[in-house]
Amino acid sequence: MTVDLELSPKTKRAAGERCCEPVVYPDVRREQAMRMATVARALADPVRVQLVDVLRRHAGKVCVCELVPLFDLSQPTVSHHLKVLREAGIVGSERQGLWAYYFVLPGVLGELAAWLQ
Amino acid sequence: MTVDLELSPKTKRAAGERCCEPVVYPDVRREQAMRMATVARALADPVRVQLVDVLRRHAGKVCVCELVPLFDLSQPTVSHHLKVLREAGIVGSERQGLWAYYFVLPGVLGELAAWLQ
DNA sequence: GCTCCAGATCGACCGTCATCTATATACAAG
DNA sequence: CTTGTATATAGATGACGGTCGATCTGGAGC
Repeated sequence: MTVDLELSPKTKRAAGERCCEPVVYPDVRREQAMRMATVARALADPVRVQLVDVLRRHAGKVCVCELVPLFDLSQPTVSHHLKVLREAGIVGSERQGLWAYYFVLPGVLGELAAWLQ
Repeated sequence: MTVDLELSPKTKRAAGERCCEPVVYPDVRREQAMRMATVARALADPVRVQLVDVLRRHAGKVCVCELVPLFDLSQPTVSHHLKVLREAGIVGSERQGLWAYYFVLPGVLGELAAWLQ
């Protein structure tokens, strides 16, 4: 008996068929993709994820002097990670005298979350 | 007149006070932070964000031969990006003859989205 | 003025990553 | 079995990123 098999790829191609529906990709998406990738890159390190986690859980401004001892890292390294998060727009900072306080700016993370859904 | 000013940092420290409430950080969060960072690292490149975007918008399996011409990149480079997404558990793949089809596995992205909220 | 301290920045080191070309693999067609 | 085609892998290379020690900055207290 003859079965209604799918055409083999080469036969498809020979017949001008395609392996799947053509995918259109508007250039408008590129800049959004770059924004999402920038935010994701800022979250691409466990230390920064934990920093964001602490800042969000604390729901207020947290002093750097409290953040540094949470990790087995030097103070410059923690400062570097905070800078990466700040430059990505994920957190903001504020100085009061000698202390510096960091806090989460929910806008950017919200945009990434919205894209993920 | 005497104003009720905040104590200066040094005075606080001398008095045994702290610059902010101490932050407790349970170690349980570390492994979750590493998972989130791993997923974020997989999304830390605009090409991979666009790949996920296309696969999700298409809502089905998409052939690699359709994905490659969307970018100004060599076929091995696109294949590399797809491998990164696959190893992060973000997408799955399936071969049919010469063609390979990729599709989004929503679980991992959902976990990241849930953490972001 | 000088000293001390919290935090940021600098410069260097080293591992990881994105990209390419070249090659391998696996399958289909003749 | 040989040829062609769609992906995957390997190896090389240049760029980027995390980390540190050393240093700079600027505010506080004397």
